[in-house]
Amino acid sequence: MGTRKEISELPPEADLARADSLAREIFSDVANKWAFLIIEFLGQGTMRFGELRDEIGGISHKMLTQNLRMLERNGLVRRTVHPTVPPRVEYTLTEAGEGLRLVVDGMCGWTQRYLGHIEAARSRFRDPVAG
Amino acid sequence: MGTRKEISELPPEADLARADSLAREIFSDVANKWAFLIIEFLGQGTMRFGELRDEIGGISHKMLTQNLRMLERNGLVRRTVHPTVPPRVEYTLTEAGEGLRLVVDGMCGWTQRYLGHIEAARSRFRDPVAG
DNA sequence: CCGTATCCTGCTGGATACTG
DNA sequence: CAGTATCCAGCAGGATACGG
Repeated sequence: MGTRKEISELPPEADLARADSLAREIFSDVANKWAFLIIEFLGQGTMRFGELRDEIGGISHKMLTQNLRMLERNGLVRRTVHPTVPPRVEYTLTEAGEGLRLVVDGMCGWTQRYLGHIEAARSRFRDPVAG
Repeated sequence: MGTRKEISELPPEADLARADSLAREIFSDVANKWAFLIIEFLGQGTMRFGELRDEIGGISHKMLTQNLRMLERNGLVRRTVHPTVPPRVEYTLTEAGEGLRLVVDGMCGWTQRYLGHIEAARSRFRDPVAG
């Protein structure tokens, strides 16, 4: 075997290679902007439906419900209903959800770090001469 | 620069709070499954259009083109055209792209680690009694 | 081989209204 | 307050064709 790395472990994308694999399916489910925003804001702590809606901003009732159900189905978010009037429903990250939160935090950091690069690239793309 | 105080005490999602902020816009652009898959597979090294298409699998010509343009526009991917016949077009991650790759690698690792949790959660969701 | 354009279908996702 | 359902405009995204 080669001299490239000491350990010939599988590359990180190994399980994404087959489009019909479970890993690929989960990846495709979760890697969308609403899911990421929900995970990120829920990272602040347990929140009610309306609170979360307000925190995120710009998300419709329908999209929030739909994505929360998807995240619940995949065990990233736990839903707790308090049988009061009016009802109080709280959402919390599970352990898996907290794990994903670290990834999303990483993406937030990345956005911060490369904001300048990206803006520059955008103007270069609009006007290839000036760059 | 001098002794600037660390601003890292702000929560990671601070810049995502306003739905119309630049950070939020970039975040929303890039956090989608095709972009992530492209970044991840391009992490293996420079690739031609067709190669990348084959590696990813299950992506249409149109989606690949469209997302590659978006990533190029944001400076995550560099496009090199070799003026031969037939043409040879190669795509490479930029520094910013490599930075994002680390995040996506993190997500691949997360998927691996919680695959079992997620499968369990799914069956629990289908049949709340049995678990 | 790669890019762009066009067509067309089905799904996304917003707005609204009603229920408990 | 939260969930679900309905309606429907608009875009996503696949298939195809042609040009460089």
